[in-house]
Amino acid sequence: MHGDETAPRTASARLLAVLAAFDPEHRRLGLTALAERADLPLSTAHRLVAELVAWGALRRRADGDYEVGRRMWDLGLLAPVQSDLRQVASPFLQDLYAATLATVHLAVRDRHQVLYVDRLSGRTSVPVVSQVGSRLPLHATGVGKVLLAHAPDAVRGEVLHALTRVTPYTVTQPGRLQRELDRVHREGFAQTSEEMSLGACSVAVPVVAGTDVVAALGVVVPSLKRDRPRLVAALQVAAQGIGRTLTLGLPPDGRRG
Amino acid sequence: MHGDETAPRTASARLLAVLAAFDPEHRRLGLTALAERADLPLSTAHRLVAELVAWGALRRRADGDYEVGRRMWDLGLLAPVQSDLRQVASPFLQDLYAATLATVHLAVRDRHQVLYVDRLSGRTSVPVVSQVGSRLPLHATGVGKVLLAHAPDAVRGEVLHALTRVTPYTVTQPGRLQRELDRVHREGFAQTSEEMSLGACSVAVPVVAGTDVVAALGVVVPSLKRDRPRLVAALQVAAQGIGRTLTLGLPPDGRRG
DNA sequence: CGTCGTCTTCCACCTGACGGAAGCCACGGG
DNA sequence: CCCGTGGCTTCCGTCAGGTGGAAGACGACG
Repeated sequence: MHGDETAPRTASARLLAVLAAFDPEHRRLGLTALAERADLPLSTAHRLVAELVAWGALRRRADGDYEVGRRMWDLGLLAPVQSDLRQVASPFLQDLYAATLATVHLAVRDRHQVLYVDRLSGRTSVPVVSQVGSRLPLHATGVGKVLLAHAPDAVRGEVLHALTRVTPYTVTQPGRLQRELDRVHREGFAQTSEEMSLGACSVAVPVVAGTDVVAALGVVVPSLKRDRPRLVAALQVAAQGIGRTLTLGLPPDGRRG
Repeated sequence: MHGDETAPRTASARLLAVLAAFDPEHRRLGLTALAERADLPLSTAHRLVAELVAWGALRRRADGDYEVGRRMWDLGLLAPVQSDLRQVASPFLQDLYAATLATVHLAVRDRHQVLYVDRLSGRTSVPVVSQVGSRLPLHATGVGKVLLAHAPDAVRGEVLHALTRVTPYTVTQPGRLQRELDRVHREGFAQTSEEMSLGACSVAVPVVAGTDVVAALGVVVPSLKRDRPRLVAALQVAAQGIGRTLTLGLPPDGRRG
């Protein structure tokens, strides 16, 4: 805590620091930038990077920069980030897209954020910020509100006390949001109107497997004017299909007594 | 090759060996199995795994097994495995799916195999083996044939001399396949009939950006009987859309003189 | 209560990682 | 043309920290 924080880092930690230097804002890095971000001497970074490249975790571009390699992609796909969920849901998302032609989202809660697990969008859909793998605040998106409504009290409490404003329409008053969440429970769906990005509205419903809300399913449209009932209906059909498939297909797993 | 292969492995190599122990057939591993697969003493594996877990690369399940963690997923998504391509293509794939209701594939060539980069399939589609991230032989799939037809001569030569049989209908005679590939060039599309899996036929077209074939786009259907012309037409529309978008949108990149 | 299989912890040895420094290369300005 | 600059690569002596055998804990089974 005093002055220089010498780095008693282990070899593995250094290697991981190199990997950690890559993030959505830094998909390509030169050796120097990489070393800087990983807080390593150039020569060390150089050697580590060489090993990672040899292994396939990183790739060297023609221009000399490094980027995450294909092997990481392979490994990433193994991560059970709801891989059952994704696999089961995929066909239902397709159908939902075909029925609505809206941007379709499948998301789960990751701590205090929404994590987008899958997304479909056609050429005619509203442009949206979300990307697969991206995280957004729980209180400003449709799927987020659904997940928040069904989150443990502790999480909900913490989130309610830190409502950031994203657009002029973002709900930032805890009381008002709480009432909205109650409504989500009563009516079975959540909606937003330009609370995350202007010109985009959304509706979302929970995906229930057994008795747990395991995900949220939502669509984004330019306006909710007249379509809401139809969208909600389509969403609920899809969500039920996913939930049912999950419940039937996957007993030997998350179960804990 | 003689007796014991002592492992002069570096620390990083050991860490990577642990990661490499995970593959699609081994998504969950106990410590012992993991150590075995990574060829490491238990205690070493134990320590490395602990570091990886701390970092988020692995996750410990309730039952004690390890699996790839969410952080790897995040990292994997950064891999530019055709991320431009995937992003650009996604809406076109949606439309193609909506138009055909068939399983839709987007694939690139990875050395001597097809690598599936994206896939859509509805509930009504034929079941297929491919998964996003999986690799299949070039000569037994529609997208594979397209990519093979446009591969460098060296690659094509090597592949033609090692045609494995997958089903009774797989083309395994180099001459015959070569003629098929010529036809792909002439007619602009490739097809298969139960050459990869019984009950599944496919049509595929190249995705051309500038003058290069950067990917292949294909659909899988139960039978080609009457639909082929329609499917080919739909595929070509989508492929052209993708190609055009890629060509327009991404000059400051792959360009090499 | 012993046995077996699996996981966890410990620690003395010694390997192989570390990183400063020097070399290399391409570029650009004087 | 020559030198300065910035970014990358290579080298090698030192010694931090990784290694792995062994012993201990845990839990399941009979």
